[in-house]
Amino acid sequence: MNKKYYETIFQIIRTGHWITDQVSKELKEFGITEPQFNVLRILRGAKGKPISVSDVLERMVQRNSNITRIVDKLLIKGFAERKECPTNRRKMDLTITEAGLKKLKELDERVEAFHQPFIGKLSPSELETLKKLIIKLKS
Amino acid sequence: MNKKYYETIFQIIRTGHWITDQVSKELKEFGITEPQFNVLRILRGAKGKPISVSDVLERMVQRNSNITRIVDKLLIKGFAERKECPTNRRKMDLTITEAGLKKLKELDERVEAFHQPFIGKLSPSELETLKKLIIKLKS
DNA sequence: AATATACATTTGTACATACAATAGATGTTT
DNA sequence: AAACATCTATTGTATGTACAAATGTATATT
Repeated sequence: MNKKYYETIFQIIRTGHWITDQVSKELKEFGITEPQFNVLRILRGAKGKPISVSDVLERMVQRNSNITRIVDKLLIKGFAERKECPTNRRKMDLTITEAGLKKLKELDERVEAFHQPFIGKLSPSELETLKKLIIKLKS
Repeated sequence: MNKKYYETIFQIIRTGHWITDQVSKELKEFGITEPQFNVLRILRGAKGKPISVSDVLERMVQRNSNITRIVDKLLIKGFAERKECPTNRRKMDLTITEAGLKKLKELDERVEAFHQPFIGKLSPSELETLKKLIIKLKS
């Protein structure tokens, strides 16, 4: 009973974790953890505009991360900048640096290379169906 | 380009992590972590027969776990037993205890209750399609 | 203005995780 | 049988994570 549901859920969980695990391994070579990679991409996504710690948090896949410490690591590597927000001194203005953008480009290439073998496995309409079904499942 | 692929992958990742995060929170109330829960279920799955650390590892969703330390925690709680394997002293015979089985039943109920609202969201044929598409994607 | 409440981030700390190094047992080769 | 390689599990250690408490700032209430 409900066997089919659990089998399907199991596939989703296993696939999701497997992908992030594999990507983590690719990133490790660059001395970057997956949360650091995600924060970098979020900073880039802000397109030059500084964003706050809580903004980053909102956009994170894993919401429980400690952004301060992740950003600490990015600062050390020179990939991000952190300044007090001038209009609200409680907040921090976080931005990605040129070095961060450059590194991110490298990382993206590596991640893309990882995905390459899978991209052709499903047709566009199959991908669409898959996406829609997952969204429906969560709705 | 390949936007649809990445959107779909993103849904899989996010959903997979979201489910395990939610389940972790449910388990936390019982003082059990998700890896511990998984190991317990694997031990139960052995149906009374003792299995080794490497057997457990093979069946884990997250393969990088340190089984020794997870089992340590289960021993402390009295949910598992660990003996030297008599036929191969390199190996350990791991089993679930009565207390472990009882606790696991409670945990299962809680996890089921979490899934309940989602079970009806997709029809059996939709679930089947979803499962098949994910498997095909990884193939 | 003083006090309280809410907000944004950081820090302390206990715990978990990753991975390499180690230890001990078994299997294989000569 | 001795030497070497392989298998299995544990441990050391550095790093990451979770979550509560603390810090500092802004806003609301009296």
